[in-house]
Amino acid sequence: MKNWTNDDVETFANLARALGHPARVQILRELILRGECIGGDIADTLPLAASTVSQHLKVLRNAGWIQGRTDGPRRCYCINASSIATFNKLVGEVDARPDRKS
Amino acid sequence: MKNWTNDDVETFANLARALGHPARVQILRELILRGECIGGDIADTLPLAASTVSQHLKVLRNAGWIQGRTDGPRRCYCINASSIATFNKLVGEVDARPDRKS
DNA sequence: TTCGTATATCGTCGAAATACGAATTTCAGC
DNA sequence: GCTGAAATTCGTATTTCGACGATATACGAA
Repeated sequence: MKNWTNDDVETFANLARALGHPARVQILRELILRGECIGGDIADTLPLAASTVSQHLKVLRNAGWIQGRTDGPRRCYCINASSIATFNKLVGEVDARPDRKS
Repeated sequence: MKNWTNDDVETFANLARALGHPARVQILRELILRGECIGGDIADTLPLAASTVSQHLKVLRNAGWIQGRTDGPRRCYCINASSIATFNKLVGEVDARPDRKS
């Protein structure tokens, strides 16, 4: 595991916190499954009010997990691939081989 | 990406939420760096009161990230490798290849 | 047993998260 | 311009989090 800067730690914690709610995990999964873009049908897949879903989308957006672009009166979201890459990379560095020496 | 059960989603969100704080990321990193066991020197590496660190350790313990065993008057913590494995596995399934088709 | 160290738990507080409905914004179409 | 659909923001209530100091617990050593 490489040395992490304080920024690395912050970045990782922020990305992780954004995933720390089942609804947001679902949203992210839904976006990955459906592809690059989705309107508020996401809300239909969740037992939550539209305004609540909108807030969860905002959290994911602020954390950098997703991006949204305007598409007429609706909004089209897609995964931000680089966030996933960053996250996977950091997680990979938290690999715990039981036989590692330090 | 495989289908996830609701339990998968919950499990993932719980593990992620436990990582959603810089102090806990640091603790986990410290445990990985130092090896299997560490007393409350962890607290010395953080700018937090001992009781606060203890609470963070509890969160990590409840989430399954770490285990502690009693060692005289102190306590020895170590990473729970299976949690990391689970987390890495789930994260791996959230892989977003930009050229995936659905 | 008594003392000191190491941890954990308790009680409290302000801050942040979560959820909802209502109000507002945005934009296509008439 | 006005209307309706989609989405966000606002206001509010409730819950959970994060931090601390004080207290309690566990245990080795004196």
